[in-house]
Amino acid sequence: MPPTIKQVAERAGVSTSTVSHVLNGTHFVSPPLTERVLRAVEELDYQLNPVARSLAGGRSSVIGLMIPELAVSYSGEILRGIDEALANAGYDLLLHTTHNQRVKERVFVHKLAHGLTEGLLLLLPSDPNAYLAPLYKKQFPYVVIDHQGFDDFSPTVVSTNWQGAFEATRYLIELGHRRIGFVAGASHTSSALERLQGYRDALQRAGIPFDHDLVREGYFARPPSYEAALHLLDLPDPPTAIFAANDVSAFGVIDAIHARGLRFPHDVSVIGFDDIPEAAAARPALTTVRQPLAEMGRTAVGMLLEYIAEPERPTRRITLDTELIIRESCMPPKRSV
Amino acid sequence: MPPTIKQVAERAGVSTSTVSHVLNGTHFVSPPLTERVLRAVEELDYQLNPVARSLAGGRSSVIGLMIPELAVSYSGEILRGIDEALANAGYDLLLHTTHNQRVKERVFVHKLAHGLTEGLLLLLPSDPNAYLAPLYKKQFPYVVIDHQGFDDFSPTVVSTNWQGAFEATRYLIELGHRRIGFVAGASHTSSALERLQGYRDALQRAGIPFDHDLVREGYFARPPSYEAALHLLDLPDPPTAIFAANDVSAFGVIDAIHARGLRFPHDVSVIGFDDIPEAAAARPALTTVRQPLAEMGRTAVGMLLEYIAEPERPTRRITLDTELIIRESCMPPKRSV
DNA sequence: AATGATGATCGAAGCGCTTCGATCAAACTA
DNA sequence: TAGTTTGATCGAAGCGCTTCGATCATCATT
Repeated sequence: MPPTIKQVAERAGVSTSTVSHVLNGTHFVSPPLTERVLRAVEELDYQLNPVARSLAGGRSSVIGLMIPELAVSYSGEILRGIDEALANAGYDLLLHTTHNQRVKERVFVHKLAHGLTEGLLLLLPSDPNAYLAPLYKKQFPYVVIDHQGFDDFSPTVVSTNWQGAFEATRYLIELGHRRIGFVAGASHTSSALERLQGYRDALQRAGIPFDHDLVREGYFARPPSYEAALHLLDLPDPPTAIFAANDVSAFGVIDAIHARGLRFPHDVSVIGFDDIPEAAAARPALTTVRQPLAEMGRTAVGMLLEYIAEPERPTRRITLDTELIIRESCMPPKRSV
Repeated sequence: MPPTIKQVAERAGVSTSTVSHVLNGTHFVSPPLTERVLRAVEELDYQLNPVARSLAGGRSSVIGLMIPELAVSYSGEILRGIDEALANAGYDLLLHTTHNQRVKERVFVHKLAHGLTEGLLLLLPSDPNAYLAPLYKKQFPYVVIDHQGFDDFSPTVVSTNWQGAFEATRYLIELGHRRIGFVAGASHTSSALERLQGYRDALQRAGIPFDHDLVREGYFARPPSYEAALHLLDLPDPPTAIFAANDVSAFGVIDAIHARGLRFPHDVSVIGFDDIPEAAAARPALTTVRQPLAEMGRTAVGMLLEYIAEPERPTRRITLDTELIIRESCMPPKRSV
């Protein structure tokens, strides 16, 4: 059995409260006693029990992260940023994957908000209205990553989705494309909506009429995006370029291009969104809009730590810039219009 | 404030111990009382506090995972398998990344083994002797993933590294290669050693003398593997194929091939190990030895759960099969010998 | 009918810690 | 010198739960 605070106290000849105070810096303790306590801690190789600590109302040094799915590079990159920042701050990470099941969100938040964790990070929550307001009211620290627009009190970190989509589309237009398909994301997320809007606005700005037939939902996933792209490619007047709402979708689109016996990128250009590691690894490498994923994770941790230190701090919302990364998957259309 | 067991007890008109018993099934409680307790739980939307539960000696429903680094797909894949299996079993995951710093391992294990977690999963521990024996002695449940050979009591799950390397090398030989380079992994891991041995044994079996110059360490990472491959390629009698100890190294090797102005895979074939997602996404797609990474994670969780249920259970060591995945990165040598 | 056995329920202790109020000695004031 | 303030240290309560032993009906036994 590991040593307890009581044993440390005995060995140092002081009370447990004194030990607690020196360990937490909660109260001034005279140098000689401090010294004795520290020595006892050293000798016993004592470590505070985080569970007891947390029950008694102290810091647990763990923060909770709720994530929809681990299987995607997108989450992985954000997770990396979070992990890095948390490690620097001496926190551990309690990870909960909802596997895209809404029900699990409530349970998780409920369970952790008054238990082990000092704060919560919510990545792409799909049903936030169900539980965020109470958290906020209790001043329980939390930060939402990559979702916005469902309330106006939650601290969030997001990226410039509209801007990124606008620039991607404009780039395609500048290459000479006029028929540009769009494989949209899951429409219950604000990022999907914003990207669609960026696409439409860029079209409009260039005087290209919006064609409803050129937009299909791909739900941010490869198989449905493959299907969506097939549909687009089979149109009487098919697109010469396709903008996919994220990189994973872009790969589905590329699959479809190959499946139709077309040459990529010569016959159809493709542009993605996110810049996950696979985008750079693919050949031809994928042109895409980079979201600073790891940076978003780091930023969210920074904010969360601020809220933990000072729960009544006013809500902040941080927006990070996206960036067009030009690689090899886009060319001018073969037969320029 | 969320409801406590006491409030549930009051509302149901029973003692807290009765509530605890019905919630945990630790003791028979008559149907009418059970019914009342359950209704009170329902009405209050009560959830057991995992912290208090764990302090008092009950289940915390969290297991700890120690992982060297999150930045690599290899870890990500294993993590996926773990996460999936854990979710099915109703456990949460406390993640701790050591960022390859040995010191952190001891601290983490020390901290978690007698606190919050019911069991530990250790991925690629680098300094296990320092803390595993005490854990074992205390019958604290843990499972080591992808490392072996440092003791003979720890439960482990590994894959057939030797076999995979042997087959990869044999495949290259069958294609006609005789000069086969090897970019080795970090030599303090048993998997690196086993793969090297598989390579040597396949060579020997084919009657090809082992050439020390054809082996360079790449430490499982891209930049050093790039350097290693450069060195190999600059040899007076350079290899016509290079076997990299993992996929990340293989990408470093490919970088080097391009850097030397050679055509890939026409001039130099490359084969990797692991089959991370990027291997399939790359073009030409990477031929590699698949380790069932997610499956290893799942298996480890399964074992851990068994140990949690029955700590005195004898040590098991599970070995999962690797598999050669032939894709596009290997061809017969240009000038067959 | 009285005693013993059986078994559901309860009360209380305790898990390891934090924290509030009490204590007691030293230092200061008049 | 007596009275007051100051501040370091301690004791004890309590966080929400589990679990052990005690209790008190109920039922079987003779």
